[in-house]
Amino acid sequence: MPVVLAMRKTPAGSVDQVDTSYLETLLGYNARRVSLTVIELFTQRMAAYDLSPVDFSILSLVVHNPGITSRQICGALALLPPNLVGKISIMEKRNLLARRSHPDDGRAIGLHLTDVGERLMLKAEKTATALEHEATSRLSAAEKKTLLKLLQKLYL
Amino acid sequence: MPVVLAMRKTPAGSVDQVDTSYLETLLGYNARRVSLTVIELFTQRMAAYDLSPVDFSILSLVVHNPGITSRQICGALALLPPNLVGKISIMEKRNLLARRSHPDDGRAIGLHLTDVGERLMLKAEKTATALEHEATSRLSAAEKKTLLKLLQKLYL
DNA sequence: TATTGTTATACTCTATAACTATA
DNA sequence: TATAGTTATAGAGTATAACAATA
Repeated sequence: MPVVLAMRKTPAGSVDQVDTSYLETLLGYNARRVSLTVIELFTQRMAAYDLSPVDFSILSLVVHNPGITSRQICGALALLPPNLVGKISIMEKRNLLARRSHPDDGRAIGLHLTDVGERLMLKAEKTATALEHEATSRLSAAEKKTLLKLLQKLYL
Repeated sequence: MPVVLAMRKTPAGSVDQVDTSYLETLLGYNARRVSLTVIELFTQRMAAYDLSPVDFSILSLVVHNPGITSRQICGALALLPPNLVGKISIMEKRNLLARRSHPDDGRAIGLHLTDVGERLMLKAEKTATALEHEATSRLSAAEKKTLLKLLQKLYL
């Protein structure tokens, strides 16, 4: 079988089909491509709640960690404190979350969801779970489990 | 075993250990975390050649696809044309790559590496391969192969 | 002296509209 | 009419320095 013909470049020095086989051996390239693909879908679906993927992550951390501080959110999501302030202010103005004084650290502020925020996140997390199934529809349940396990081995 | 105690939150409404277990079930979160981790390392190492990870990807595409056009690079790397122009100009000024008229499309410009660019990328791709082993040192060869295969199923 | 939250600000990345020259 | 490359520019994301209040 003339594999060379299938791979062949068109005329003199022009490229027919782009060969990305080298980049595909690099983890960073693959992780970035998947990240872009999934986050684009995530962005589309979360637009219904007027939440960016990062907004969703922040609120989700507050759901599962009532009283969490800005600093802790920054640590968990690899954000910088100055870049979190505005996002929290906006979500406070939207009445999605509330700041309460921290029980045993006067410098810190504990974050909590309002009832409105709770109801929004109940729906948003359902949407995220549905989207998750969609984005991984090409994988079996076992493959998805393996994928998450391997990814977590790399950063956790 | 009192698992509840290990999971327990400190005092009234404050958070001891942040619980990220829900986010860890989401592919987008995991892919982004790995992407950030690997790209940070990539950025550090490629600084020796004064190349960003994207610069490296662009030059690598030219290495393996001499005569490739801007448009084709944009498609392969999910970049927008206006954001590629400046990068190519800079690399042309650094004498890493050259623009030549496209053999059969007067609108297009074929990109080629200069000798300087060839020599740089020979070293840079070696660095990338080494870095790759480092970043995936927690995985066996079989696990890495599986990981890349699963990631590619999601975007290719 | 160190840390939390904050402001101000700069820098980079990403996105959109519009132009030109070729097809 | 459509496409390749380009310009200008706007917007989002990411970065550092410095300050007040508290530890």
